[in-house]
Amino acid sequence: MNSENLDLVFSALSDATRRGILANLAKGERTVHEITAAFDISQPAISRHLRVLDHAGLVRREKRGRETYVMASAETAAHAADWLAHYVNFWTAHFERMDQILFSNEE
Amino acid sequence: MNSENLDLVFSALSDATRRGILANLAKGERTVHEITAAFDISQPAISRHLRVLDHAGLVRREKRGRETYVMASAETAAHAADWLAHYVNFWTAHFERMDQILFSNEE
DNA sequence: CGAATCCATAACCATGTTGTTATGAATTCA
DNA sequence: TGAATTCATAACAACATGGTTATGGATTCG
Repeated sequence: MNSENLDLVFSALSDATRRGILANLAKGERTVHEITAAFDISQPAISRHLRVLDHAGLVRREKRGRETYVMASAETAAHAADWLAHYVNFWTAHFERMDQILFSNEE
Repeated sequence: MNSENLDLVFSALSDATRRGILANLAKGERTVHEITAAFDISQPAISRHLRVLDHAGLVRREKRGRETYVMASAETAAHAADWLAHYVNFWTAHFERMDQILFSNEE
């Protein structure tokens, strides 16, 4: 996952409505109509949130008839989670080393 | 970690410069001056990026004399990583269930 | 076919973000 | 003390974001 993708993914995740949409998709695919009904904003606003999530690779959209089904796409989120976990591990390891250095009894 | 915190954390992570700063801090604390030298933008721009990271809880700043030392704060990032991992697991588990349903031989 | 439904896009407005330069407070150095 | 260094903040410009309403294409229903 390159830097531009991380921009898109984290930016997409930085909005509570979009995280709410992703939470809605945890139980399975939903139509745009169903998603719109679950929030207090207009359908065009939902459509744009979905475009942002789609562009970030966090959801896929499939048009079937006049309905568009939206489903979570776990892989991209997994990459972002890996990126974050990598740094968390790095920092934690560093602090543990610092703890060893600062508080070691074996000096 | 509440929704507002997640807004701040993911928003902070959505900028390549800020992720670069965090990468710089993986090896230990840095002064604002050192961080500024590592990027091609002005010192005030760096200061504001640091404020965003600080506000999100991703770094801490300590003033010592006339220098401000910046260090990564792993805990907040860990919470965000957990949040993400939770959904990744949820989606993946769902898809695995779907796979079982769709491709099971035990019907 | 005509009406209704589903959804995307355009146009617009208010607000937020990210860069810049200018400036000044606090600290250190000579 | 005077000069230099470090850093934060203010003010501004350019652009991005997120909401709205209006609209129209595609599909389905009667």
